[in-house]
Amino acid sequence: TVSRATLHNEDEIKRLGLQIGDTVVVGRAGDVIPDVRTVLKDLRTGKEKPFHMPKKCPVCGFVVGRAEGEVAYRCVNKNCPAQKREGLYHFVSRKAFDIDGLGPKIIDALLDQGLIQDAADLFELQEGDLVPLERFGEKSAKNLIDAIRERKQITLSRFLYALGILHVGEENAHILSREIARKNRIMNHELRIMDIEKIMKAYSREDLQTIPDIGPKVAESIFLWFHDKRNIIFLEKLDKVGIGRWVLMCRSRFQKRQIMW
DNA sequence: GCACACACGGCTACTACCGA
DNA sequence: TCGGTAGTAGCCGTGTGTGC
Repeated sequence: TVSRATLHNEDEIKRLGLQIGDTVVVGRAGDVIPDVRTVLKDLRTGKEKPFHMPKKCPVCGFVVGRAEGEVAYRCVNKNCPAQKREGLYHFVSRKAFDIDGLGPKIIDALLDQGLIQDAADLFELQEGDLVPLERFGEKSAKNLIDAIRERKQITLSRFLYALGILHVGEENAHILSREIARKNRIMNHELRIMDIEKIMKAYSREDLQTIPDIGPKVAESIFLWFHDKRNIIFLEKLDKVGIGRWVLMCRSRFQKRQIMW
């Protein structure tokens, strides 16, 4: 049973001629993905209203904008609480830090209770901080703290993916991690987050585009991320709580070594 | 022990990006 | 310009832990 179908694409809404209050035909695209197929204009009552994309972010009130050539509208406020929240969901997600037992609801509770401000704060939580939360017993608290501690050391590509850089998903994160490893040729030397910052800051937009599979859009996105002061402060905070510390190793003919990306 | 809440995993389509 | 592919998003069934 499909209970809801969402449509975020303004162009698609215009193409369908969809208005608020319309009756629509919903299909199943594939197995479960709900798909708005057509609008039943014959069933209109006259009470329908045209849809307009909000001009302001419903959470922080800042202007929302649409980049040229893109479908998505984004809030321009880099400190938007909703973006921060979504960034945290992404940070702990499966392909990123993969923190077992930490989902959106618990993140919401931690943020709402002021127990965390950003992802780095997660690593300083104690069991006692969690027990007062609703539906959080001692076992849950212990499991979650253990899960967070276990994930202090993750692969470099997972770490880069977790940062939530626009257009940098699992694959591009892997490409970047290989590039960082290539730049940092000193084997068995501990690589810290701040080393990564230095390496990435040294790249110009053009340099980034020379990396295979990295085009202008992705390069621009990576460049801007590593030149944003807020992101650098976040990296410093992650470094302080002990995230990272990668040792780049290679597989040589004589020694069987593990590759840490 | 049961009902409930939440997280996870798997699936698929659409959109955007990249390289040839 | 086009084909291949990565990134993103939402749904549902299932498993786990909590509170009563």
